[in-house]
Amino acid sequence: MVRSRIQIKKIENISARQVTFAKRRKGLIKKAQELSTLCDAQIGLIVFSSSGRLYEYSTSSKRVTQVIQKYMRHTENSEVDSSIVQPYLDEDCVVLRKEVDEKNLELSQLEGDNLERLELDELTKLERQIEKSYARVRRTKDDMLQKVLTDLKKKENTILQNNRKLNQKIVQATNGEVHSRQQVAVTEAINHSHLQNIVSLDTSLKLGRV
Amino acid sequence: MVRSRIQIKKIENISARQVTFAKRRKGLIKKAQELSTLCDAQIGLIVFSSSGRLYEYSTSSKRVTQVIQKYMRHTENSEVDSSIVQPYLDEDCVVLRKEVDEKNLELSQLEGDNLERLELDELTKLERQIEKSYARVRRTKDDMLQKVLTDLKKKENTILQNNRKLNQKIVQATNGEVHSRQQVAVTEAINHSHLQNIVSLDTSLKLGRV
DNA sequence: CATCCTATATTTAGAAA
DNA sequence: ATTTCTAAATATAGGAT
Repeated sequence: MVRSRIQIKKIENISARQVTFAKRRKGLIKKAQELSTLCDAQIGLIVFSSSGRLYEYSTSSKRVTQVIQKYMRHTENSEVDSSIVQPYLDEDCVVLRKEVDEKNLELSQLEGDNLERLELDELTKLERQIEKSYARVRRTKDDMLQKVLTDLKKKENTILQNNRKLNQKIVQATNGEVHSRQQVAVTEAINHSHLQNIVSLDTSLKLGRV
Repeated sequence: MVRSRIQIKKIENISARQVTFAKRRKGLIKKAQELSTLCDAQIGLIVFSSSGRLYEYSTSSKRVTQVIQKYMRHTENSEVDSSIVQPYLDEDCVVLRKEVDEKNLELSQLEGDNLERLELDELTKLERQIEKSYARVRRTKDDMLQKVLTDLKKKENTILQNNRKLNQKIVQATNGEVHSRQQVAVTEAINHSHLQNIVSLDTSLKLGRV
């Protein structure tokens, strides 16, 4: 809540209660809608105001009734006898089938098919959308590449530093001996092969145009 | 919503969807409780997760059932007769549901969303596909424009020819009279106004970038 | 009643544990 | 699966209209 925190108990002032009821009822239904959309949930919501007025929200196209039916099925019929096949009245399947069809059309149009029946302005809209998609995909790819490269460079640095330290240790360990020069050479060789690996990893990313 | 604004559409990432579902379901129920307490409302809330799990909240001490009964009395609707209750055949829809899910994911990726989990080569493939789609849409649009323009030109020619013929007839009819020159001028004026129409028709197409 | 405003309270996405 | 954390997005109380 807001300018002052309120406690959750019955609002005694009637008009204030009505205002809050209207606002929060709206908010509640919005939240229900969002939840159902985001998470593909089926929701039935029934609200009676203190004066007895009814407000309802439901995912199912028709009425809360559908959700209620499902609820009944769920609770009363905890043991479902699936051998009793009754006519399939649930419109879920029909809706789903239609949905699949719609998605398919949409998909094919985004892929540049079935454009025949589109009007010019629809085509233009589609064109814009594809431009946006393209930008997003490119953006994502660029980000990903950037990250990979940064990581690799970091890794390279770390390894190079390690090598330097190792090198120093070797120099110290073989303190003043003639072999020290040979050791350094070996270390450099290792560094070199590491860099080769980085390069090959880089090219294995199979980049498109960047 | 938060660190990034989200759009209200199905969350494709399953685990993210589950987390969001749990959080928002909790939030929704809390809001329902608050509303009922603050405003003395009777509330029944039924939520089925996409996997079919049931969650409910009700003001009435026992079950949503009480609110449902009140709801039915209110709507005078005996639709919820448990004798009509159908067996739980959601399994029939499972395939369709899955299909819709897949289509949705594909769609959203073609629209440049949900790219997070894609590998680089998948992104590149997507990029190529979008390029192809774009080319097709552009091609279709160009063809359409071309056709419209060609048709218009053809029409223009036809009309011009007609006008010429009419003009000749007039010249013949008024054979040798002084008025003939005036008639020609009138005809030319008609031609001119026709060309104006073509131009205005052309610009009314509301072209995007071509 | 509904809707606007806006300072503050609450919710929540994303990441991590 | 839940829970914690936190910055940022939303919701909303109180007031005005």
